[in-house]
Amino acid sequence: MFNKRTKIKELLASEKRNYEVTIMGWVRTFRNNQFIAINDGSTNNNLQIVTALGMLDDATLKRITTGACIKAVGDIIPSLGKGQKVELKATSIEILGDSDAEKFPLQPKKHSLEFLREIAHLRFKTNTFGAIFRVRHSLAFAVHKFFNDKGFVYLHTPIITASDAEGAGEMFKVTTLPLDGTAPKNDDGSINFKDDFFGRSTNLTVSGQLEGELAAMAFSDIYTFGPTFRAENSNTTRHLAEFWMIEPEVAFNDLEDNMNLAEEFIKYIIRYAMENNKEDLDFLAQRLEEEEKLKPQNDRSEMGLMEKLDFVVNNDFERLTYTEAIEILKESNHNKKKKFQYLIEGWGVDLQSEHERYLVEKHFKKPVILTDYPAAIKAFYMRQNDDGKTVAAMDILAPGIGEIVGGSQREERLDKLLKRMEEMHIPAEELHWYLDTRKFGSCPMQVLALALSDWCNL
RNA sequence: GGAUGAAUAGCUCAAUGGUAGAGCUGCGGCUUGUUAAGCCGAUGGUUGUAGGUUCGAGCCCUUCUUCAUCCGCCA
Repeated sequence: MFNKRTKIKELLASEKRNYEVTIMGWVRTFRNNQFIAINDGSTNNNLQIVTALGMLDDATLKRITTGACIKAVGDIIPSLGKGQKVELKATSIEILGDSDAEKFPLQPKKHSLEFLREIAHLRFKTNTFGAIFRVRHSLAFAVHKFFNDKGFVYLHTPIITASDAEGAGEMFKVTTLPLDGTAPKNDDGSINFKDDFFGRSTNLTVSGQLEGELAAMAFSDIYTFGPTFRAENSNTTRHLAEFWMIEPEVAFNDLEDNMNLAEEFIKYIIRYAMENNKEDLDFLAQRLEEEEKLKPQNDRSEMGLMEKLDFVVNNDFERLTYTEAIEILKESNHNKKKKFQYLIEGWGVDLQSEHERYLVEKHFKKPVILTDYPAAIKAFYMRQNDDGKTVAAMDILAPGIGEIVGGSQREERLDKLLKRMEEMHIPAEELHWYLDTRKFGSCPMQVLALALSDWCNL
């Protein structure tokens, strides 16, 4: 019987009228003992079910409460009211699952995100989380579609890994050894992992990019898209212990190709969500706008959600070097009037979010790609430039956030790579498998890394 | 990890050191083409925790906990 169900999304999108459907979903509100707003998660919009007065007995009527799961059968007709095009004139209503109104925490009104976090197990039932996760789904699907259409191979890199030399952050330990102090120890008192599940110390991955490179050296074009874990005690909206990261690796590309791919990719997935989740995005934009209004004037964001998305999709990204950016920042009135919390003194310092946002929002008024960063502030595997002090790295800067994508051309020359690793005190023996790729058919290549969760913050 | 701020009814918030209130939800009733329905009514509290100052503490001081914002780390 369940397979006869019609999804509310299909029903609302259709021009068809005067036909019988079966609807199943959860009650959002019950107005006037007569009008049920029901949602089944297929869309942010509710369907209005109309019950004739006297059609339901008092006992059933009382069970139609916010949160209750119901089945409704009836005819789709043009709505007699003003708020919706169609409504379901019910011929029967069945309660599938009761929801005690005195105990159900969700009320037919707006809740704060703080409160929703406390009832995290129920928050998918809200408009806000419904919209967020439908958008997130679209972005994830668009990622796969984008790369598949370009002939990339989707690679699953290990989640549990013994590789720990990437320096990307603190790691979560994975072990089956007892934690009560009885784990086997070496002579020096350290834990002996020979008896552990994998026979050695293992962690959750902080990045699959080095493994991704191995595959790119065979398939040419690959991407990873999977969970990543960082055990850092970070306390910002941009840092999670668990997030999904997208890392394309492309052989035979240089930094220029890298930038082109990244710009095309970003615009593609945003455009995809804008086309497929307009109602969800409109709802989120409206909710964000309401919250902005509560903030003091100075703290308000200059752009709304849709403006930010248009800003990224409709502008050619400005490309310049780190060195040029430092000059612009140093000479800016913002810097001279000491409005930056961290003033730009000279070449070599890492940029703060405030500097990145100044370049994007104030100076260029378009997304910005910075290239050729000082080697000292970037990772060992990035390709060293001929000037001897910069590397072929690039960061894409977005409005309101700052860095949203980081990428680089890889150092394909074994001697230079080894020298760099030595300077940064990275033991070559732990990365023998990585170094092998530079020995057997090395080639120019590039990589990007970006986190899906960041996009959900936009 | 650092700085700042916050914690009062189920939710969102008020309350000069002097009797803890409102709106909404939920509950009872009325109404019935409503749009977070409307009208009436009764409920609802050890003011995050543990101490201290005071005749008297939601308010002042100290401890702890949790959360938020910014910074750091990073994606």
